Amino acid sequence: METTSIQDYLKTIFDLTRDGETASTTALATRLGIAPASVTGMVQKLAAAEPPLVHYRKHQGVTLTAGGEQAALRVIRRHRLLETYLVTTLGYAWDNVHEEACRLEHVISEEFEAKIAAALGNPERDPHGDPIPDADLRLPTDPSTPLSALRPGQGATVLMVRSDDPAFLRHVEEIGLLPGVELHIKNYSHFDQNLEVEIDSQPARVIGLAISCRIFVSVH
Amino acid sequence: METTSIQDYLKTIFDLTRDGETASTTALATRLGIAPASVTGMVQKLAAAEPPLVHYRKHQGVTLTAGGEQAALRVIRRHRLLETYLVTTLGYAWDNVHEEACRLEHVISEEFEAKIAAALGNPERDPHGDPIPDADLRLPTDPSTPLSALRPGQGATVLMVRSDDPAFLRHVEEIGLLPGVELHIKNYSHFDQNLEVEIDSQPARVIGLAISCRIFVSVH
DNA sequence: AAATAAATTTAGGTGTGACTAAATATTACT
DNA sequence: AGTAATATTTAGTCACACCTAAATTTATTT
Repeated sequence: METTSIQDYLKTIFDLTRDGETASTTALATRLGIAPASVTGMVQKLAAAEPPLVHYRKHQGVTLTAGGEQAALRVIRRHRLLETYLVTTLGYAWDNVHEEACRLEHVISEEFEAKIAAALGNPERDPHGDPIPDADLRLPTDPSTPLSALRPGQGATVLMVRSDDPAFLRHVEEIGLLPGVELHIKNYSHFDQNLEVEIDSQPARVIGLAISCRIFVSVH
Repeated sequence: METTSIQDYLKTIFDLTRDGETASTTALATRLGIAPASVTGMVQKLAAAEPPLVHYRKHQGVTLTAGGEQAALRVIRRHRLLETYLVTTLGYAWDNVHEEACRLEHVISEEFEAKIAAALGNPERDPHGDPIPDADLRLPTDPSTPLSALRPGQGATVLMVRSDDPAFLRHVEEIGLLPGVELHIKNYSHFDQNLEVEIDSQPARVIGLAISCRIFVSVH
């Protein structure tokens, strides 16, 4: 049975292995807010499941099997559709939808998923700009660059903001770095890795690495 | 902590004690699809909770405390708002919403509850005609009569259909006994307890007790 | 290369909410 | 009233998903 807990593991493993690396026990434990020993136990269970949901060798971290990835993508699709629905249709604030979506994603039916997808016109991105897997769980690979990689003279469009923290999201909103917004890099200090960024033709602002590494853009 | 399981017990006890009786272990076990021994265990836990959620004396069944009733009404409000939302806004069929609402009712936030209530204009009844507790959890007491209690010559308006079974609900819909519909009793056979009912000025139909005891009406 | 530090796993334990089987209390029947 | 039937409870187990503490493996220093 694919429990809420299992779905949370799969979703997190998907996220941690996006870069091609394996997901370590500690990284999973931190992200899930669970003791490392508990993660080992669950990971062994996922690897022993029939069909197996993860590849696992002791001390080597885990990756998703094809089946595990499908299951993860299903949950991710639901999560992102829910976030979109909450903002677009129910009038939630964008900084506030993550928690609600995290609870709903485990209980909605296939019908519910289809109904909200249709109501939204099969959106391709959620309010934070994350791509939404389509009904066949295909996830568009988009060539996005972290804002932190840009240098003076470059222009770009904000694609997504990678954070679930309401306070962080509110701050980003206040700065105006929302998906779709145009920006230009005015200056860069390689000592403190601050960027001076002109956002939406407003006066330039200084953006620290803690923010710029969580904003993904498409370079012009 | 008020778990999903506890909320299901409270909701069911509320339902079984609506007539002023106590809820028996067996009745709860049947309704919840759980072994009677398991019900005893849970009921003792609910009675020992601080504050207690049920009144319980061995072999005497249970009733809700004031606290238990509040908790039950909160879940019932969410359930009925959800059913209404699924039908009205997402286009679900009315026979199909119970199961989905049963899963969602345990995970939605206060904000979600408020948002859908507002979107629906604070409805007073769900698609089956059940009254929805208001935001302060007050449940209007409506003087409804089972259709089975009517006799020839009486006219009435359908108030609600008490069933969660999709097949039953589809049948009731086909007959046309939906909330709001007008009916007149043409005949009664007290051997088989069948009623001949003219529904919405259509040719009269024979309705058995299995159906008529689940339809509640307001008599003219 | 050995010693230390960090990450991971094993071992053993907990609470929740179910289960079955057996014991006991209540109710119904003759 | 006494017995049989039914309802309820007790006793003992189980799976799940977590925990802590201790042992082990891997990685990093010196």
